[in-house]
Amino acid sequence: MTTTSGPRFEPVGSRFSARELEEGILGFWRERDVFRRSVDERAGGPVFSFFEGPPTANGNPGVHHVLARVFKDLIPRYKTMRGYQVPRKGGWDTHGLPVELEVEKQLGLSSKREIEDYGVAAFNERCRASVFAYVQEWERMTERIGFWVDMQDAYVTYSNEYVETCWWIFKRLWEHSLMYLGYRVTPHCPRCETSLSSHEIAQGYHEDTPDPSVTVRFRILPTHLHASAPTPHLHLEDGVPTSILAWTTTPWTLPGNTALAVNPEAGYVLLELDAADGGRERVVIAADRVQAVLGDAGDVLDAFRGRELIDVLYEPLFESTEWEGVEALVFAPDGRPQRLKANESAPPRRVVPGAFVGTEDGTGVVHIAPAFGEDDYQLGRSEGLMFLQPVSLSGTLVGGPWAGRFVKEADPSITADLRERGLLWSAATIRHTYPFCWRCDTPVLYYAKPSWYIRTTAIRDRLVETNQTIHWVPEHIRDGRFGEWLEGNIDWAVSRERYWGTPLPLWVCELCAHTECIGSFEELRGRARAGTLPEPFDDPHRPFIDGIELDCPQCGGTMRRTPEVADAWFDSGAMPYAQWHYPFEHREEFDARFPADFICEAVDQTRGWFYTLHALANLLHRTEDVPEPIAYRNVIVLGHILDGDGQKMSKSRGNVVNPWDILDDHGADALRWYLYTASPPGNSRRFSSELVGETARRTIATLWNTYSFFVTYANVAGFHPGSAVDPARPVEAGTRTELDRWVRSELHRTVRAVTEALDAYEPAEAGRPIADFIEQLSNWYLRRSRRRFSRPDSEADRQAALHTLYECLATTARLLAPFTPFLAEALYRNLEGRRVGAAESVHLATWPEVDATAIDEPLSAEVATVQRMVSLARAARSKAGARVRQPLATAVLVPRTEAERAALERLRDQIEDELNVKHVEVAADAGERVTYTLRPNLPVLGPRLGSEVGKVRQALASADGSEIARRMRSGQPISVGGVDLAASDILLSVDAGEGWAAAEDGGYIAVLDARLTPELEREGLAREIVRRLQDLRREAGLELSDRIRVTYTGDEAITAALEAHGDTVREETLADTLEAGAPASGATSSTAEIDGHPLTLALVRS
RNA sequence: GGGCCAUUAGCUCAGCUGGUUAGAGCGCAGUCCUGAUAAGACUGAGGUCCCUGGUUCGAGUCCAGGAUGGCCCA
Repeated sequence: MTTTSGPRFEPVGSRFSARELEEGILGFWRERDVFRRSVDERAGGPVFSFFEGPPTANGNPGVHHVLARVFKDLIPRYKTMRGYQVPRKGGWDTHGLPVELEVEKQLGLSSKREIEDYGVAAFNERCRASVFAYVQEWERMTERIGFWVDMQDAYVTYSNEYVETCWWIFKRLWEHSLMYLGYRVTPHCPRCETSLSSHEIAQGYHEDTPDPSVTVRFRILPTHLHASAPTPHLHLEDGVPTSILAWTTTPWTLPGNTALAVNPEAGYVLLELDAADGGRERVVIAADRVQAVLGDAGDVLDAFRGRELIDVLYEPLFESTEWEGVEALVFAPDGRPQRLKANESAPPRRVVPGAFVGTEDGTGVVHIAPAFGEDDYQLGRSEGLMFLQPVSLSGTLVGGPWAGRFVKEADPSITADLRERGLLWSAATIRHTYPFCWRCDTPVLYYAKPSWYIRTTAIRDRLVETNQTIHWVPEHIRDGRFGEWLEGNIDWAVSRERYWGTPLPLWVCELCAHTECIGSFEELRGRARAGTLPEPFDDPHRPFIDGIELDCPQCGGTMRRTPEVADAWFDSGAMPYAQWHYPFEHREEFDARFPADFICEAVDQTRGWFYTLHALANLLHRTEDVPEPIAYRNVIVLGHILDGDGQKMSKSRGNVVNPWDILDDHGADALRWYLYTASPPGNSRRFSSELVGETARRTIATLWNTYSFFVTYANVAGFHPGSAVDPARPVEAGTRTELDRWVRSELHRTVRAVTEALDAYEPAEAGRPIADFIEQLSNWYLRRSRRRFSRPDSEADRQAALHTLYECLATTARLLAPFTPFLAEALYRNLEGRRVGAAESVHLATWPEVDATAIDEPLSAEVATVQRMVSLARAARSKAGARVRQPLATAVLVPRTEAERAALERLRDQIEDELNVKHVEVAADAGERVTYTLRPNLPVLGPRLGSEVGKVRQALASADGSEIARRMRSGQPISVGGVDLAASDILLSVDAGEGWAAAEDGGYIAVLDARLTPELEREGLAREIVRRLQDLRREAGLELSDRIRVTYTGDEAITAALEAHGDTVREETLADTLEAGAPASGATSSTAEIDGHPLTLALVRS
């Protein structure tokens, strides 16, 4: 035995205070600079590259941020332990509309005009400050949850260097014709006065939005006035007013109407019916829509194809004088609407063909306003229509009687006006899904305007193809949500008519429209017209950049910067390059870390960061600027967090969980463990403080108890991990027990499973084996081994047990390090940290190696069988009403296979001890004590017999179980239902017979002999006395190792029990004497009755 | 309207390529254990595996259709 002076391990209370422990560990990490060292000390190892998807610190971090950050933390910690160097450069997303909105709110501004009156320079200054308003909260949270990321050296998307790299990217794209100016219809937020990208619009759909549903009469001009295509179908000669009916949900677009579209192949009809004024009127409508729109009213005068309506002219809904202020434009060949030439007149409103026109809803006629809507615009272009834009960028009507009114608010007035003038057919309200601005919740208008595009469609096939090389977790995202998004790729509208963002480095000549893209500050200096470059030029943002002019090399005119800034998603997608100011600086870092080995964000980034990263990498690979067409190799996609009732968390619902509450109640480890193990990362997860607490109690508290137990006895035994004779083999092979070998097998199976799961980026699958192991360690190994720690048969045995438990705990600590870094650190430092040459922190230590020689699969399976049988036998005991302290004579165990029988035989000692029975009999059948039921072994017989299985099943059910069981045992042939069967084709199950306590499950059976002999009773009594003495020891406040003297008074049964088992009682209770008699003075005593036998016990310390 | 995901015990979730009688934790009820003790063990109640068809000897699992919820897109 090793001599010792005081405890070698820091004593550990059985109570566990997460908060105290974690705050202590945080202090240690800070003091010893552990995070930085965990990166620096791996220098020279292979780099594992992690990209941080930058958050914006203009609000408090919430639970969903915690979710992302703990998952981001897990893999890098693991890879570090595997020997990789994992630099974790932080980052902040600082540009964009959300930031501007926050500032607008602070300043009480509500339009672009007010921002410009306030001053763009001052406004942007406020934005710059606002993005770090909550940075301390973020840092505090990040540290508290143990997310290791370098926030000192974080990239900031507004920095000059970051902006310059973005410019470089734009220039490379421009040079390869991957950027262009389009004039197209984009979703436009009238409040923010900017376009929204498709990934932004995606986030703002509202279900059940009420909108007007109006059907309008468009009065046809008399056919004889038709210049090109007089159609015989429209009988206007008799002067009956005739209209085409068209349907819309956006009355405010009607002033912009310049055409009606019909499907040329669909059938239309002309009907005559009574008019409201008492006369007659005629209407044109798709044949399929007659019933829905008119019901049975009207007589069909004629039917024809849509194509026969083409070029029919109709009156404008509104006279042009009512809409003065709106200029009629026409489409130029390049697709841009332009002014009429002096001698030109505007194209008349007419019917045009539109293949997209359906007859499932409305009237089968679509009102066309090229200023709004993608189809409308394209049709305007291809048909050479007039273009009217009666709506301003801020969403108010221009000209006309409702000038200045917001379009949605003007809808009722427009409808009322049409009704008054007899042009309204019907008006109602419908509910449908409509997009709203994801930030300010203003209804989005589809609006034709110039926009800069990145031609992602040019690389669509490559986007799809290279996506296949990315490892997605969960896998279905790859070909599902993300893959389909890529398949449907459209060009990226990247410009925003805003202020706080990366300015587009594009200069356009105001005379000849020649356009140049500037790729660096240096280049700009060289090209800037004298006197227009601010000195010093130290901020590339608006408004400073806006005044810089260039000389046009084509015509000598003045080139001015296009006023837009970049979509902030462009910034985040540029992060792999811009975080390094690549290619201007840090080429080595870039080369070493591109592409990322790992990124992790929530599923809402599918069309956000995941996309922009992928798109830009692919584009820059196309321009031969980067070596690989992907920006990340592995990605974990996280589901959303729901509240405890499965509802989405939102401020308006008031069900947002404050992460600090959970951290204070349960600690960071508990929170992390819950998030990792509750469900696979991609699932949306229910979340509440109670759920976190439950999960934590189960695993963390169990481990802590085990750890506390170990430390207590290791200190008593003077154990230290290097105490054996041969340090390389801490325990002689022969002194390890079966139980030791079993738990080591389980341990290393666990190491193997956890390693495999983490290598596959599956944290939930990695966590479960750890939890299972902790359960087995505590409730089987430790429980079965307690005696070896407290009162060992030999010192060698105690050392073997201590070494084994030590290895289990130390290894578990390492396995847990990426998951619960605080708890793991506490265990590691106390268990391993003080060994010579040990790393100071578990996070500087290495990942456990699988000891393949420790894994004994047969043994693991055998013990599983034992556990199953023991559980069954306990159930039988419970049925018999025999408590566990009462020894019983016999248990009969009947497993299902020969191998299992052998295992039970071999481990019989353990079972006898566990069950507290004198003799365990392992049997192939339970003889007369049971009756048999037979079932076919389906996995074997199914493939062989096919549909014959049913017959065999029936025959077995009615066969003589005992007889067949006998034949099976003796190996005789068996024929059932005309089929020859081997013993392995049949499964036996058994039911308890008379006089025995039995339990059965899945064909396994345990039978107990519950009859007591006087001897068994005496032994049971002795064990009761032991237990009461132990209680008394504790009551007396004795230490574990204190010795005692005991006196007792009791009846004959008590005396007899103590005479027979006195030695055992003394041993168990560390009693030097055990004598009948009255309590000594000062003794601690108790009087009780055991099974009707009165007993007084008293003890004093020796 | 389309896509992806989910739906298994009161709650949170497992359930591999189809195979015997569908599991765990928590909660509930009860019993036991006792120097790991503010722990622990066992038992019980609790399931139309969302529904309807189909394939198959056999479906929680595969196929089709549908329902509900979440997310995404039009």
